[in-house]
Amino acid sequence: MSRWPDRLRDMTTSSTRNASSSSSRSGSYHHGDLRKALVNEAVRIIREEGEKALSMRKLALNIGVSRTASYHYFADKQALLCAIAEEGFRRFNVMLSEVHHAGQRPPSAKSMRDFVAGYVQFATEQTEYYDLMFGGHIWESRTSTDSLREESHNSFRNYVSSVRSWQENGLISDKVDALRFSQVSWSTLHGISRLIIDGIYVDSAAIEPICENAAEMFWRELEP
Amino acid sequence: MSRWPDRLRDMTTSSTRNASSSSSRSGSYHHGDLRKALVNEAVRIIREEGEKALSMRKLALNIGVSRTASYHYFADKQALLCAIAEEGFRRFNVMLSEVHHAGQRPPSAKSMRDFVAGYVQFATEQTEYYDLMFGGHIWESRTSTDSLREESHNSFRNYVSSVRSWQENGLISDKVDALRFSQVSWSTLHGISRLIIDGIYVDSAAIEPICENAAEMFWRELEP
DNA sequence: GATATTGTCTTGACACTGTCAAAATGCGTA
DNA sequence: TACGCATTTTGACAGTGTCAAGACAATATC
Repeated sequence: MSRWPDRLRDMTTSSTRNASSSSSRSGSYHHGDLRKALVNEAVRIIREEGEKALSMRKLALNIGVSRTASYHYFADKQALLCAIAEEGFRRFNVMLSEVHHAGQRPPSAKSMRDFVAGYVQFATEQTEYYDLMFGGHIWESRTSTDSLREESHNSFRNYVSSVRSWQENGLISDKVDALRFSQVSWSTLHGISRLIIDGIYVDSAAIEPICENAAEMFWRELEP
Repeated sequence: MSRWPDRLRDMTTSSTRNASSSSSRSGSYHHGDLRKALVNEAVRIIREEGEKALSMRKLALNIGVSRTASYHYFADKQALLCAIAEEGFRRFNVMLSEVHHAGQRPPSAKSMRDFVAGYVQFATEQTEYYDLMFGGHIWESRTSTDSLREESHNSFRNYVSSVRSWQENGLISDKVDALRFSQVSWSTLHGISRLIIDGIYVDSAAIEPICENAAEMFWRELEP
């Protein structure tokens, strides 16, 4: 049924405790953990109603707090979105390292196919996060938090070192420059993901073969 | 200085005649060609101030016409954006066929490198159009015009047939499926473009080698 | 326990946005 | 001249992000 290995499923479930409906501490003036509640509800809105449907006012009102309460935790809407993106990168890194550790040692061709599948699955199933993580809004130089930049650089660094390890194990020709290879292949994954997410590649039956072809084209040389 | 062949430069200059400053027909009530003026000014705003800075009101007021005048030509903001995207695809197709016809016959490896360069150049220099052409907003099923869909399908069809011709000339192995190859390589170009546009790949000196590596990785087999 | 300080949230306000409905204006034609 | 039509305007409504002041609660200090 599903295109994806089961291992990669269900990163969707929220990781928060019972936390903080608007009446949790029964009528207390202060909200239990407003910051977390804001992020959670924002993610929920984006996932279920689309990013466009997220407004600071509706968000606050949904939680049961007044219009501008959020501004005590986030300087502006952008800052909220950055926080979500950061959380996205954290989940993304978790997924990557799971894929990495679940593969056989030494890494095989399957490791790389799993990576492709994992990436595209994350992008297309956790769109709430992926859109923000790689959306342009957040990357205009000074709007993005330092911690966000760091978390994202980690992602890419990890990937480059994966590539190096594939190279050391003879899965990728060691003639190619690891950095360039990483940039180009990452671009491919990002491109596939975006074209699917944005509804340009619509035939969902084609997704799997596209992914397989991508893996094959990049790592063709490994099959003799 | 520039990364790009001169042939590909200067598609930026507007293709409209002297047309229609707000006082062109000296005080006439009707605007000469409001529809065109709207599109032009919208493109200008997006290019110079960013898509976010485009509002229907400011747009109309800039042109010297009142807030809602635009709604006589465009059902809503979305429709305006679709019109721009469509124009973008038209320019894009022109660029593609220029690249195609400028190459040697029969097509060589250089043809393909030119295609990569042309694509990424278009995307990064005519961002006003590219963002709309491949932005998600426009592709949610019923917001996109039929003519837009057609113009865009043309682009892709042309590309697939380029790939086929490269295949016939032995530039690409004829073992690979032309459609899949097109989808994946298009994804790569789109991915590279987006990562540059969105400011994630920031080192502009790296762009050229990235493009070259992309071309090389996809069409590796042609060099013996 | 009373008081001051700080962190948290609310109210009011402003300048914007997209878009609808109805009215006004100009132009070509009968 | 008057009619009809395409074009543009005015008025209005609901919604947005965000700032500045104030109101309230919890905590620290005396």
